[in-house]
Amino acid sequence: MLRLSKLTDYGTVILSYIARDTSVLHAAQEISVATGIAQPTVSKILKMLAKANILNSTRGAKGGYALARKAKLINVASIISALEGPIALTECSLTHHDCEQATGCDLRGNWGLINQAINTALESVSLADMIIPAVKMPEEVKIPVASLYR
Amino acid sequence: MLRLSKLTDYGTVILSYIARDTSVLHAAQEISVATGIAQPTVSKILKMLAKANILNSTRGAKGGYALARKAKLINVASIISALEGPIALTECSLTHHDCEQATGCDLRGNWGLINQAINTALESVSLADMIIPAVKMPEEVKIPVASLYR
DNA sequence: TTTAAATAGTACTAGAATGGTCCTAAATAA
DNA sequence: TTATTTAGGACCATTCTAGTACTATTTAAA
Repeated sequence: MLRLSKLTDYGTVILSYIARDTSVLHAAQEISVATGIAQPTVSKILKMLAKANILNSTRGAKGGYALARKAKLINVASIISALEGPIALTECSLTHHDCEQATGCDLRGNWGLINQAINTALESVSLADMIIPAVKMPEEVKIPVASLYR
Repeated sequence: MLRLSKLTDYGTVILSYIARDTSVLHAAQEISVATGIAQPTVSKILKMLAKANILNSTRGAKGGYALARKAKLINVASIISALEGPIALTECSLTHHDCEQATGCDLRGNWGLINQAINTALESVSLADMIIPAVKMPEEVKIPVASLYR
């Protein structure tokens, strides 16, 4: 189904919540209440995002999380790879070694190009774009991949 | 990880094998030998592709499978959705009903657009494109996150 | 007519991945 | 010192995936 995990989905919800008020730190507890996502799950996601330097964390009482940089500089690709690892469609485009089938491996390069196109698409959408109530997307997102082959 | 299932990966290998010689029917057994994919698995994938009208099947002795149309008219998006269902990144972009979080649902529209962009990308690559031996990277394509190929 | 070669369809199982929870340690404000 | 809050794992239940097996049906050819 080419799907994102639920965690990533939650991640964008959480990030967009944080992005809405950048003047204060947001604690996991608070975010849980605001978003309706269970607290342990919220914590888990926040930790992952902090580890990926998308969020900055502050420990201790009155601690919490804040965006590590402006929402405009956080792109969807980085959010996805923070929460589910590298963005790649096929196993093989991750690990090039031991592709037993010659037939198959001709294709790998082309999967690679498709991966890149998708990656580029995801990189060109920022958290700031996500917050904007659903409207038009930046033009660059629509990439005619076939042109890559000519 | 935004990954495709192995079946889809196999699927492209199988389809590309079939596409290389369209003058004869190809039986599951033969394809299994040629590709090194276990025969029951090959059968399973062939059935799915036939059901999705990507392949035509012929029963009985000397039967087998053939492309339902020219390789150029079979796009990657249709292969993926044949083997793993509709292409959609988030659960919610498939089934819009009951999104409890208002916060979240602002985002849905934007995910939808991203989905569309990716879908467009996948639709613009045909099986014929996949067969072309991996072209070198065009200049315009910026190498994405290094982690992609770690 | 019989037999062998194929696909169709479905059911099943083992293993992996995912989602979610919980616990202990460390940091910090009051 | 205490309460609050993140850090980092460990853990489990459930779902999903990959792969296999079995039976029925179709068809070419002997």
